[in-house]
Amino acid sequence: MTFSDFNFDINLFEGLASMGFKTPTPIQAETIPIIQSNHDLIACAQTGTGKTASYLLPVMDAICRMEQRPTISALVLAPTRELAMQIDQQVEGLAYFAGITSMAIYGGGDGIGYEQQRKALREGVDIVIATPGRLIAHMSSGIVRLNEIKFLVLDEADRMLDMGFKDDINRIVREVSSERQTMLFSATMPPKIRAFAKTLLKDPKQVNIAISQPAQGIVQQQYRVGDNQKTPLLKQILQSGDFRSVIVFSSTKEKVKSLGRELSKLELAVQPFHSDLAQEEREQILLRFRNKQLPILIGTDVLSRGIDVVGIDLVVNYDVPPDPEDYIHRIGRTARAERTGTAITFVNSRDSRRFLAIERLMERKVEEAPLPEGIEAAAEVPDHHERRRGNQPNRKRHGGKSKHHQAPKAAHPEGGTTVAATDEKPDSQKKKKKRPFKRRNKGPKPDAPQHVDTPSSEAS
DNA sequence: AAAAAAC
Repeated sequence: MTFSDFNFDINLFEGLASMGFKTPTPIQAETIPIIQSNHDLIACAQTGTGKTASYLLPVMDAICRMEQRPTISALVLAPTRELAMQIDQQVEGLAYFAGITSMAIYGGGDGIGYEQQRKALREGVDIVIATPGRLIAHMSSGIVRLNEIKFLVLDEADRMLDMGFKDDINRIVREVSSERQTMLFSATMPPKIRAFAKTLLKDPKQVNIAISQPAQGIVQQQYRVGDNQKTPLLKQILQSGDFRSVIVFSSTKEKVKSLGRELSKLELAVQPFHSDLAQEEREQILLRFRNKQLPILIGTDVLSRGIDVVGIDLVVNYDVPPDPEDYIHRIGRTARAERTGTAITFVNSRDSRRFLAIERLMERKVEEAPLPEGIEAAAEVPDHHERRRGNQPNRKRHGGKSKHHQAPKAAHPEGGTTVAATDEKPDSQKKKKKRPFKRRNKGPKPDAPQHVDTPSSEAS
């Protein structure tokens, strides 16, 4: 099957070619004909499967064929600013020859952005991609006309409900003509989403692509660690030089920040990423990360969904995500576009149960990797030896443990990779009690995580 | 146990 089977407008084919799209992905093959035949659609699919293009292409094709275009033809709602931005960029790429206009509408800008958005909404733009809050802000100012919209897309609908956007979405949808065609995409399909979908869609067709199964090309590993072993282990992995594009996830902003400070003391070009950063900074960081100018991001779950960066070889879960589904999303940042990748999770004794829930969701066990030598040694030094001579937090001899590894390859400080110089509280490194480390070692294999390099079979 | 999103 090729894209020409869909009889798209000729200009769209040029966009496809320029974007390097050749063969429809499974979800595209299934979804595009449904949308072309004017049905509502409810689709269970993750990003990276070609989900975005699966709705953009038929929508753009329909827009190309309109004799007269309304002020706004299509509205896409997305949960995060980065995702909205990314969808907009995809429209721009595909629409380059088709003369379709688009605008990402999201908050956090500097005021100029707001005015540009306002102007576009007032004068008309074919496809609007918005986060709900900012769109409502524009609606309140009375300049937005959503009533002529023909296509409404809810992307990452499960996430939007999680984030409490339900009322906002309803408020927006009320303004959109009921003549519209509606498409809802969700990575998961719990009853709550299904019920919500029922209120928005008319007799939808359903498409299911891989509910909770991570991509084939991901090698998953877990390390059983104590809290005090996490950072040394992470350092060793990052300094091994085996990975050139990495995301480290942590569950809170504070931990992301302190980890960023900690790691930037080494010669690692790391950059924290979370919602406390200025939007402009978020955009610059992501751009540099995409361009492989920045090798390591340390982020919250704002990065866990939707963000599609090709070539990430490693995802580290510094802690187990609170929501099992976030795990699937996090590790899905790697092994995209038929590449392979590694996903490593640090599991401490408190996280064991949560990790079991993740394994249950995936219906598979995750291989347990033995801790490398330097880390084991660290665990076996009982802390009271050091502790009783004065209570110095004792932070000066970090990072000297990695003699088994080579100099960091992924550590070119490209330009300023400084950690945001905010006034943070002192490190909250002191844990009340240190649990004895529980290891269930199966055999000595004192090595850094193996990086699997076998290319997956080329599908065509 | 968290994060995200408007001004």
